Amino acid sequence: MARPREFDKTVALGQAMNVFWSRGYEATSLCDLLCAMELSKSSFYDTFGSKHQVFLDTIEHYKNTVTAQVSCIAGLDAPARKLIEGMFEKAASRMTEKGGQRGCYLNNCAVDVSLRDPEAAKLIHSGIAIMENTFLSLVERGQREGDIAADKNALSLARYLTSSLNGIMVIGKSNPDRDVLSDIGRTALTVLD
Amino acid sequence: MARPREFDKTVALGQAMNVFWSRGYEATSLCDLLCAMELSKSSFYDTFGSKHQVFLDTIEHYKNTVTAQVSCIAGLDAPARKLIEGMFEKAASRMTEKGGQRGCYLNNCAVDVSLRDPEAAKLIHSGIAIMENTFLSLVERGQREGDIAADKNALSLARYLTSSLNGIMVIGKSNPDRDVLSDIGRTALTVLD
DNA sequence: CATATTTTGGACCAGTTAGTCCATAACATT
DNA sequence: AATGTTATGGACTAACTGGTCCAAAATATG
Repeated sequence: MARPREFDKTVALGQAMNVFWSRGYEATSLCDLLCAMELSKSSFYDTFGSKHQVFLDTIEHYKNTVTAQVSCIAGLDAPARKLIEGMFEKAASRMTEKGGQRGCYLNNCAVDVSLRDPEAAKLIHSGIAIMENTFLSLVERGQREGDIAADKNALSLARYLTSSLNGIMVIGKSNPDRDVLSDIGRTALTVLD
Repeated sequence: MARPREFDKTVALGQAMNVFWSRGYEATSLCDLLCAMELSKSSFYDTFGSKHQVFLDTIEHYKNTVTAQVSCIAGLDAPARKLIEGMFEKAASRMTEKGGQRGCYLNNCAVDVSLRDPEAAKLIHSGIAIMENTFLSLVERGQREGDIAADKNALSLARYLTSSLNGIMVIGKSNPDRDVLSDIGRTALTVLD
């Protein structure tokens, strides 16, 4: 019956990502995916090949959407330090919203899968690298703007910020307390002084 | 045949923990567990009840062994700050050892399961609290010893350190590079200055 | 040696897993 | 309206899931 509605592969991938994001790879059944993607089993295998392939595709999809979106922040017209602070504050508050406790997709995938799935691990790593680069350009700008200690190594700070943000989201998983999380964030950012 | 060797429930739990630690909850099959625990299916269900119960038991087991062991560090006769630095350095180096890339069990479980398993989430949270308390007493001692900024809130620092350590281990999952990880650790600890 | 206890292997269960395949049905094009 | 394309539902695998059960075997105790 030739696709009843116009079919958007990207949208379907987004739905698949959401399921993996909430449940993890192993805990997600094919059935869960088909429901979320509003796809028949036949079309699923026809279009995407396999569960594992879809999984890899969702990581790529994440890089193309969420991560890319985050890296846009670096271009915004505001003091870099303020942007960084905003990112940490937003992470803390999102962890306490209804659907937000899922944390960071790359983070989850890294923990869930990277030991057993080198192919995925590679994609995850490259996603995290984008994050790191975003922080790097923000740090360098912040140093030029005078809001971030200029004597500190920018790359070290960028890596540190990436790690810190992940840490906050892990803690938020078992303790989604906004005050605690944003306190951690504020403490973390004193490194920039 | 009445237990061929003396049977140690604690040892078996440790083996189960190792499997869950490496593979995660869903990806671990009953078969994996039976192999690791060197137990027959019948004995397994007789002694432990269910896969899920064993899982909960392993989290408790982790608290009684690893976490408890870590909290012993707080009592060692060395400057508190040095002990903290040692913990971060050790975490970084362990992530790059052969079997060490598993990271922190509580961390993994939190990401893997805490959204779908409130019972586990509670145990995980209490385990992380032990970690936090260890850091708290170390920070307070460090402040008394003059190695940690005394004007900063000790609880905030303790939470921050817990979060940071977790962050490092998440990063290590997809990028087990010792230099990078220990650089992040060193950067993180400048907060204590 | 006999008895009571305990652990075991293996048969068995019902449900689920990811994945294949094809005849049918729905659409788009001519 | 006829044709060609394309997606679909559903039947079908074969393997595996966690879990139950029991008769047999091995031990410990008497």
